[in-house]
Amino acid sequence: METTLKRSVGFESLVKEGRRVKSKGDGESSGETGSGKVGNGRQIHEDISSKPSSPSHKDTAMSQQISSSAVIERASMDSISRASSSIKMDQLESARAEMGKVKEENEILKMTLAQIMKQYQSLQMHLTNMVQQEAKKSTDMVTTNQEMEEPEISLSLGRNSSEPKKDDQNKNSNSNKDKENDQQLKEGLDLSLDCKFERSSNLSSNEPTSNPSPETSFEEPKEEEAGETWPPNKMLKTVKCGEDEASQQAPVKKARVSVRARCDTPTMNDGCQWRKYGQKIAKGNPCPRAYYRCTVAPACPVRKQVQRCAEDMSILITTYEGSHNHPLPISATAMASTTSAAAYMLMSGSSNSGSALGPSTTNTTSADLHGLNFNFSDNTRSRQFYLPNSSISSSPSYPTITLDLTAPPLSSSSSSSSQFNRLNSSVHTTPRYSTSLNFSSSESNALPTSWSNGYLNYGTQPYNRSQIGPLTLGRQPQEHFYQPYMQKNNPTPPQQSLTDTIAAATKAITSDPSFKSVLEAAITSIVNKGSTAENFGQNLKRNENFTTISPYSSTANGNGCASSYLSTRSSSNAQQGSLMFHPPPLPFSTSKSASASPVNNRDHINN
DNA sequence: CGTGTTTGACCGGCGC
DNA sequence: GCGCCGGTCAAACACG
Repeated sequence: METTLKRSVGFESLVKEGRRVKSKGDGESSGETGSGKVGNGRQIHEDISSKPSSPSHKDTAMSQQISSSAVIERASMDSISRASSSIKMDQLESARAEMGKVKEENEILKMTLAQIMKQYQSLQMHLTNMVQQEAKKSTDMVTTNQEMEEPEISLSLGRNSSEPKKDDQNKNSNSNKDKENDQQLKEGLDLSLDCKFERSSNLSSNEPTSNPSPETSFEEPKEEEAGETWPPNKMLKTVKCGEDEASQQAPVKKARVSVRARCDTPTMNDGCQWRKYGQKIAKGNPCPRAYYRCTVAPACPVRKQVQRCAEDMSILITTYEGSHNHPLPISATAMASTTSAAAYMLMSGSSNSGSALGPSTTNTTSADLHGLNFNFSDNTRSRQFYLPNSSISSSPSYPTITLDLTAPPLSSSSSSSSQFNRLNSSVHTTPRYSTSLNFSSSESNALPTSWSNGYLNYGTQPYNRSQIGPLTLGRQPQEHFYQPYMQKNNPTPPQQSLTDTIAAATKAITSDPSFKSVLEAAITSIVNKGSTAENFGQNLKRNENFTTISPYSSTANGNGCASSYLSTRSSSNAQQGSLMFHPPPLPFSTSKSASASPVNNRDHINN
C-alpha cells in the first residue's frame, strides 16, 4: 500500500519533470532556432510517446508543446534566412547540443518512469500470484481465506524462531521411521518464509486433515503451487510426525545463498560494502574462511562468508546470509536480489519440488524457462555429492541455496549434470538441505558480467535499473525484468564479474513474478498437473513479451556487462530472454549509486 | 586520526 | 560432561 502510494507520487513527479524538460527545449528553440532543433524536439516527443505505458496526459501536453514549437519554428525560420550562414550554423550546433541534452534528460526520465511502472506492475503481478497461490492452497486445503489477501510472504529469509520445537516427537519418530523420515524431511524443506509461521499455526489448527502417509502429504504441497506451503508444511510437521527435527531447528536460522564461481580475486565484487570481522580455517578446507559484514548500514544484518573451494582453488564460494535493511547501491542490488530470490526459491520452491516429485526417490524435474533449463532434483539421498564442494553451506541448520556459476566441468559438486543455464535444485533430507543452482557458462571460466548489467525489462520500455521507491513488499523477490544489456550491445566480455552471472541466474530463476509459481507449474506440468501447466505457460508468455531495454550503465560498478552466459544460451531464447530479476527485498533508493565498494580488493583471506 | 584488517580468544551448538 | 567446530568479538595493528 505504502509502496504504491510512493510510487504513484514518484510517477507524477516524473511526468512533471518530463514536461519541464520538454518546455525547456521548446523555449530554447524559439530563441535561437533552427529546424534542426525543432526536429530534435519532435524526435524526443516521439520517443516519449512511443512508450506504450506513457501516460496519456503527458503525450497530450507534449503534442501541444510541439505544435507551439512548430509555430515558433516558422517564425524562427524567417530570422534565420536573414542571418549569416556562419551564425546560423553555430546556432544550429548549439541548439542541437542543447537538444541532445534535453534528449538525454528525457531518456533518463523515461527510464525512470518505466522502472517505476515496472515495479508497480511487478507488485501487481506479485499480488496476483500470491492470490492465485493462496486460492489454490485454500481450495486444496481447508485454509482460511484471510491469507489469500496477504501478498506479503516475508522479507526475511530466515525462518521464524517462534516455531515450536518438537524435539521429543522428532527424535522418537526418527528412531522409528527411517524411510518416512527422509520423506518428511523433505517436507520439512518446505519451510518457508518466517512470517508464515504464525499463519501456519493457525492453519494447523484449522486444518483437520493430516496426511498419514508421506505420499499424500507430498501431494498437497504440489497443489499449493507457488503459494506458501507454510501452513501445510507446518501442519504436516505437527500433525504427522514432526520428524524433521532439523527443519524445526532451522527456523531460527536464516536462509543462505551460496555462490560458487571462478574468481581470481579474494572476494567477489558484488557492489556492497563489506567489512571483514573474522577469519577461520574451516575443517576440511585448507583455505581460510573469511567472514564479512555489510557496512552499508550500521545495523545491516547481512553477512557473507568467503572461502576458496578446497577442490579447486580457483573457485570462490561466497555465502550470503540475511537481507539488507537499507537501500542498496545499484550495483549491489543484483546480488542482493539474487540472493533474496534464491533464498526465496529455496524456502518456498524446494518444498514444491519435493512435494511434487514424490517422496521416496530422487526425482528430477526440469523446465525450460526462457532458455534456461530448470532442473529440480530431489537429491535427498545424494547430498553427499554436493556437500564436499560447498563446505561453507554445509552448516547443518542453515537452509542453503547454491548458485553454481562455475564452468561445467567444475560443477562436480552440484548434482546437476547440465552444462548450461541449468538450475538445479537439490533438496537434502537432512536439515542442511541445499539447493544448487547451476548456471554454468560455457563461455569461460571467468565470471560473467557485473551485476548491474541487467536492465529492467518491462514491456518494451527501457529501464533504468536504479531502485527508486522503497519496495517493501513482504516478499523478497520482486519481479523485475532485466535484460542483459550486453546481450545485445556487447556480446561477451571476457572477464565479467561473478555477480553478473549470478544476477543473470537470478533473473532466470526469478523470471516469473513468483518463481515459486513457475517452478511449481513446471514441475506440475511435467509431473502431471495439467492445471498448473497453464500458469507456467502464462508465465512464459509474460516474459516473452518483454523486450530489450536501453542500457543503464551509469552505476559505478555497472559495467553494463550483461550476463554473458545468458546470451550464449539458445539463441531463440536469448532474445526473449529477458529474465526477471528480483530486486532486493529491502527498500531501495537510487541513492548510493556509486557504491560499489571496492571492498573486496583486499586480500587477506585466501591468499 | 579514522577506517579497515588481522588474529587470538570467546561463546554456543552439536556429537560422542 | 567434554571436546570439536563454526561463528563472533575485540584488541592490536596497518594503511591512507
